[in-house]
Amino acid sequence: MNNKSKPTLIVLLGPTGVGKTDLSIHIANHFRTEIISCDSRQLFKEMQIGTAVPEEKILRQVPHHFIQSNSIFGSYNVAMFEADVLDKLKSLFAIHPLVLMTGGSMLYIDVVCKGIDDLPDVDSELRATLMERMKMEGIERMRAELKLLDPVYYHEVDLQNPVRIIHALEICYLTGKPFSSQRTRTAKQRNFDIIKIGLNRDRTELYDRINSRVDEMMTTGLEKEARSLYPYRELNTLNTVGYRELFDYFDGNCSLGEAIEKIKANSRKYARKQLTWFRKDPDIHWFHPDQEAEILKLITDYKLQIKD
RNA sequence: GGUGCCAUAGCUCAGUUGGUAGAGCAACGGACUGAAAAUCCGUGUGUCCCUAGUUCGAUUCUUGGUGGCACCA
Repeated sequence: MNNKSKPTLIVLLGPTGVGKTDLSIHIANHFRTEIISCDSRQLFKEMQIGTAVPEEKILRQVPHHFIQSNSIFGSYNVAMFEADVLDKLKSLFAIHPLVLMTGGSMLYIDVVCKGIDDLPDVDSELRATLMERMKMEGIERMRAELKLLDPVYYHEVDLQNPVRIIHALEICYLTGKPFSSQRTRTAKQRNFDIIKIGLNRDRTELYDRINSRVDEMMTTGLEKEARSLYPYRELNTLNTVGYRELFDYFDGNCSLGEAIEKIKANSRKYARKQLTWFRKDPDIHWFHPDQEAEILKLITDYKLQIKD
C-alpha cells in the first residue's frame, strides 16, 4: 500500500429501507464529495415511486449519479453498469479524493468492486428464442443441450434454475466456446481503495419501516405510476417488487389490499435476501444507521492510515 | 338467561376410528459473474384453550370451566 495518491471509494450498503439515504447525504457533505447510486431499479426514470427514489429536495443537496438516468425501453445490464461507473469514477476522482457509492443492489456493488468477466452482451433475439424453447421443450431438454455444449459448467450449475441454464447456452452460442472456459471468476484490480460500510438494524424495526414505506408509496401515487407502466409489463425491468403485484391486481387476480400486503411481504423478503448476500462479505464494517459519528471516524482514520 | 357450534403453528384452517400433528400464507436459512428488486434451493417454528375423569396411553372420548360465534328468548 505505498501508493499514497490512491483515491477511495466508500461503499454504503444495506437492506432496502434501512436508512441509507439520509446518511449518504451527511457523509457526502462531510467529505464534500458526490454520490453514485448503486440501485438496479432507481436507474430507470419511469420507475420512481415504487423504487423509493429520494425526493427532489434531498437529491439536490449533493450531486447524484445513476439515478433516473436510464429508460426501461433501453437495454442495460451489470456489465454496462461496471463500465459506466468506472468511467464516472475516473472523472470524479480527478476532483475528489473520496467518492461515495450507496445502494443495495448486491451484484451491482460486487461488480463495481471486483469486476465481471468479459463476455459479449446477449442478443435479445437469441434470449427470446431460448426462453421460448425452455417453455415449450422443458428444462430437461435444455439441460441435455448444455451437457453437450459445456459439460464442465453442467456439473457446476444449479440445474433447477432455468435462468442459469439459458445464460450459459447463450454464451456458448454467441462465442462458439463453452461458457465455463470463459469464466475467470477472479476479482479485477481497482486503482482505488474501497471501504465497505454496512447498515443494519433490528429486524422488526426494519420490517416496520418497510411496511410503512409501502403505505407511503400508495398515498404518493404508486397505483397510478404502475397503471401507466402496465402496458409494458412484459419488460424485464418491470418484473419488480411494487409493480408486478399491482399488475396482478389490474389483471383481476387479487384485491388491492392483497396486492399491497404482497408488496410488503416481497419487500421484506428482498431485504432478507440482501442480508444473506452481504453477510458473507468479510470486508463490510457493520453499523446501525444512527452511528454517524463512528462511521465518519472509521473513514477518517482509514484515510490517515493510508497516508502514513 | 336457554340451546347449538367452535377453540390445533404468527394468521387462515385440515387432521388424528385414542399411540403428542400438517397444508397455504407469514417467518427463517442458503445459492447466485450480463434477467439480480431477477432466478433457484432448503427449514415446521406447536402447553393441539384450561380442569378433572375413563384409559397402559387423551390433542382426540366424558365432566366442569373459560373465551368466541350463531340462533332462540
